[in-house]
Amino acid sequence: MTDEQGPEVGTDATLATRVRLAVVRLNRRLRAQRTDRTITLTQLSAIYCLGKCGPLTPGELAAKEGVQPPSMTRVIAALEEQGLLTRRPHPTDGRQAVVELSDDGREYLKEETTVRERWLDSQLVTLTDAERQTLAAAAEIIDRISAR
Amino acid sequence: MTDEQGPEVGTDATLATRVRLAVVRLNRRLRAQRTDRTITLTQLSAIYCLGKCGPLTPGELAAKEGVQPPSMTRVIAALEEQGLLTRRPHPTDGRQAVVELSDDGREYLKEETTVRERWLDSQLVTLTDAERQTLAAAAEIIDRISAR
DNA sequence: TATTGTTATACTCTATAACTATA
DNA sequence: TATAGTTATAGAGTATAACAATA
Repeated sequence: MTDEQGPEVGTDATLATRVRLAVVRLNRRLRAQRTDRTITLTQLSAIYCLGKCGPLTPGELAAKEGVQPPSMTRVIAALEEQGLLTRRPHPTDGRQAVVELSDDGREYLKEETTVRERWLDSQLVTLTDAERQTLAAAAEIIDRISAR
Repeated sequence: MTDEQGPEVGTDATLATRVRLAVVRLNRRLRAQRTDRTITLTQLSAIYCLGKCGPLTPGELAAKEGVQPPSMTRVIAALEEQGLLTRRPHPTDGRQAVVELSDDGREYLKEETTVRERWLDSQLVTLTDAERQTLAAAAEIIDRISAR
């Protein structure tokens, strides 16, 4: 055997395979960039969602992020403990709650200059304009797919 | 506050932010597709790497996948237990080992029609040719960035 | 009885630190 | 003493199942 199957498996890979491998690997790199010890990548994603959508119930936030409610419970608890979001009772339904970014949370969202962001930024500046446009378009397509 | 900060935070996001959010979300969806109870996404990535590169030492495989050696130790152990790869002594260095895909592993790589792959495939067929080309180009760019 | 959210629990993925064996 | 790999341990991320409170 040695390497008789050669490298062609990689280059022949379907689009689905190539996209999957790329996403898994970049996700890994992004998570490894965690030098900001307080906010995790998942929490950051929820912050962006709240910043984009405004106040939401935990269930709505879980649905938008594509995770199960218990997973979101933990994210919300961590962000609340760090004072980045507030929780208040739902006006008409005692079972639900409403969470939204606090002033600190909005401040965090604005600054956003985490080390993680800087690493990816530093990679992106080495690309051509056309490559950056490709990534922007791909991000939009991926979001569309992921939301389904 | 309500939603005075509105949705513009999302649309104004930098390219780094948009790419990061897209990658995090698609990664989440892909992991959730795990109905094949035996092979995880990480293991699949290693299988592709071995298929593409041929026999490697554990250290080389870890480096190519961008993970630390202890992480790869576990992936290799899981794949070996499932008979998808074999391990043999390094010909000249008793400290090292050489792992490569078994016949079953190469078979798995060829078939590759996991449910996970099918889900992403089913999403991709709804896109236009131009969109698929964008994703293919983006996957190449992302791999280049992630490898650095 | 159905829905929302939380708690309990478990598994994947990954890391760092400490250890073993070989060079 | 340096290197390759494994073991031990821990934390992030996520899920399902069971539960409590409210509708």
